[in-house]
Amino acid sequence: MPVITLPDGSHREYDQAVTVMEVAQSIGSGLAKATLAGKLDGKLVDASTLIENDATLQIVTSKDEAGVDVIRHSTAHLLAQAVKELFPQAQVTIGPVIENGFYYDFAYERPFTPEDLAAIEKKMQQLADQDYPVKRTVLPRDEAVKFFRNQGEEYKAEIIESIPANEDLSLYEQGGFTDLCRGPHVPSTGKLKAFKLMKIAGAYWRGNSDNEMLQRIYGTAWGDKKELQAYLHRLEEAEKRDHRKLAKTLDLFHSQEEAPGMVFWHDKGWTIYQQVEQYIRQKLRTNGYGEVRTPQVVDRSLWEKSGHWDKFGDMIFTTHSEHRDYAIKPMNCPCHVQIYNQGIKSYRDLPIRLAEFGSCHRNEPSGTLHGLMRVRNFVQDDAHIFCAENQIQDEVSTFIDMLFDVYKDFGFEEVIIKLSTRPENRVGDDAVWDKAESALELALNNKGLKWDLQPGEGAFYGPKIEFSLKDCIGRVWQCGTIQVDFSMPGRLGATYIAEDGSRQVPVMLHRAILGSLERFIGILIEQHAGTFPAWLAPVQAVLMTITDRHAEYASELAQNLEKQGFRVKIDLRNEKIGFKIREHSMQRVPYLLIIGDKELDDQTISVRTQKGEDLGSLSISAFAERLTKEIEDKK
RNA sequence: GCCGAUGUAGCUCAGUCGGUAGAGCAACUGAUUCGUAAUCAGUAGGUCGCGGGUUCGAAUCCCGCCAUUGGCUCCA
Repeated sequence: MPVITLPDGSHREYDQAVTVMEVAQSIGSGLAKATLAGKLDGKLVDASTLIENDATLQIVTSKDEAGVDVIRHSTAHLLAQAVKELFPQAQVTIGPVIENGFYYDFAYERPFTPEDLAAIEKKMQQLADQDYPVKRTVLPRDEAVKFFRNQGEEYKAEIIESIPANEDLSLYEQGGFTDLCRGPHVPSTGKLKAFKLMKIAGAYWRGNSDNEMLQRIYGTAWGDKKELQAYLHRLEEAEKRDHRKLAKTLDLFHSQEEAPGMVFWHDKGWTIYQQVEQYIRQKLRTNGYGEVRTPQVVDRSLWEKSGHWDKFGDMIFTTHSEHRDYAIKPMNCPCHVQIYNQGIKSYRDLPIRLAEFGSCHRNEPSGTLHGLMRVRNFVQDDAHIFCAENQIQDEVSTFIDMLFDVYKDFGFEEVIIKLSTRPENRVGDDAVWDKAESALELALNNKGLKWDLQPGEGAFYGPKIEFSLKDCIGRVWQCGTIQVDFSMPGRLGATYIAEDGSRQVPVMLHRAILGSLERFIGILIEQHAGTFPAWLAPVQAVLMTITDRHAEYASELAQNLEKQGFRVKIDLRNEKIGFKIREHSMQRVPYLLIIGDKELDDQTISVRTQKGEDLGSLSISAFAERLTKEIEDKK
């Protein structure tokens, strides 16, 4: 006689064991129709699950996030079923839910084509229309292995074999197609109404590049068609913000075949770059950093000593001269140790913070290049802090404050934080790693920050915290980082004299806030959709005349504003004012200053904002005041 | 690096069955001197990513390479 407690606190008593679906039916037929699964004592289960004891139950529909996930998971199965019907030789592997959708990996003799994709989607639609019931069965592990092996599904069998032998496994069957799955799934395929296959891609079996490549199909699925349409629309809108597209229309930068992965910055793009660089330079100066500059071409022996040659040799650009091999520097840190090593250092000198906007080259694999986000030549707001072990905690903590301060100025609220701990291939004692990892963890926790652990993802010389931002279509890019390094200072002979007169090796903290300036600016472009706030805008105001006789006055005003340090342009062309406004609006200039007879008479300017707001007539000094404040506020 | 897609005028793109290249915007020239998101008319612009091959003939078909791009792997 189970008593079921519903989310509103009400109780329902049943004479005998009931399924989730039967509970839904007893509440109402509309709810029953919408039922996808249930949350039984907090655990997500199938609608067919039998409830024998008292429990709390929430009926899960497409209105719940969990319900949409069930839909996505079931749609992945529907995809697998469709592929098996159209391509019986294909083998199924895994098909998880991801953000906004799902994917499924298949092993097949040839890659799927876009035409295949359309056919598969059509087949999925047919299978959904058939409204096949989805039935769950349970098998012991070894029988499940046998079951899939008999069907020729070697990959599935391999997955199951890695599960402990004593465990039972659940299988789901729909219209003659059976897949291994933890579930839960929708009650029948007719519940899958709004899905679309998005793209095909290669993906390594079990995520290992030594393994064969599988065919991955990505799809999206939603509770109803409206939500699907809304999602597709969001995607379209997001793609308009793509920094590579905006770079063309706004004339910011370009790249070309002769220099893959390198950026040709145009005047307007470089102006933004310089604003960012000068801003962060000022921040570094006021936070106890000294700025340095080190060579770009350095003998390979330094990189051998630092350990980079061994680990990253194939990604280092090289050059040679007079029988010596040189590396085009891939990073600044070994050079900073050389500066540290000049002269003898006392514990009283620590911490020493050295910053550099050094141009670094890394020969990244061609397949990884991506606009400004992943390039072969970049500049970081890089700095290295040489300190004693007992100073790590403070330095990390201060750094995190500074980082959030900077991100706030740039308008970033959503920061993804990850702590990466010791990898398999590493240098240094475990005791030292323990200390370093807990120092980072403590710094994060003391600030009450939310973070994820990435076990084994640390650098070979120490653990690190990564701070990531998202691009316009939700891809995550690492920007800031702080890494503890117990290895390099020792390898490169850095020491200091401690209080007791002994020679000690300092700890080195590698840190960056923006990370690669190229990447950061890429994200900035997308964040603002190309419409930069005045402090970053390449051109802050354009003065435009109604007709020829206003040219002289406009030129005077332009000079006036330029002298005050504003970035202004002047448009004296013989064009209609509407034409000029349209052009400069599309170039996202924050302020359009219109000058005609009225303004000439009153010695004013008419001010129009990028958004189209009319601020009326202002004196030039009133406008300058307004712009100055806006720049200061970074709004 | 691996799997797929793409590469045509400055930009966005069309180009059927292999028959010798097209639009809109931009540019240029002329007219227009105009008040808040496109004035009108005309002109010019291309080794169809690069290199081979098939063919009487290739933007189009085949092969190789380069770059871009969506993923995967990698990311000091």
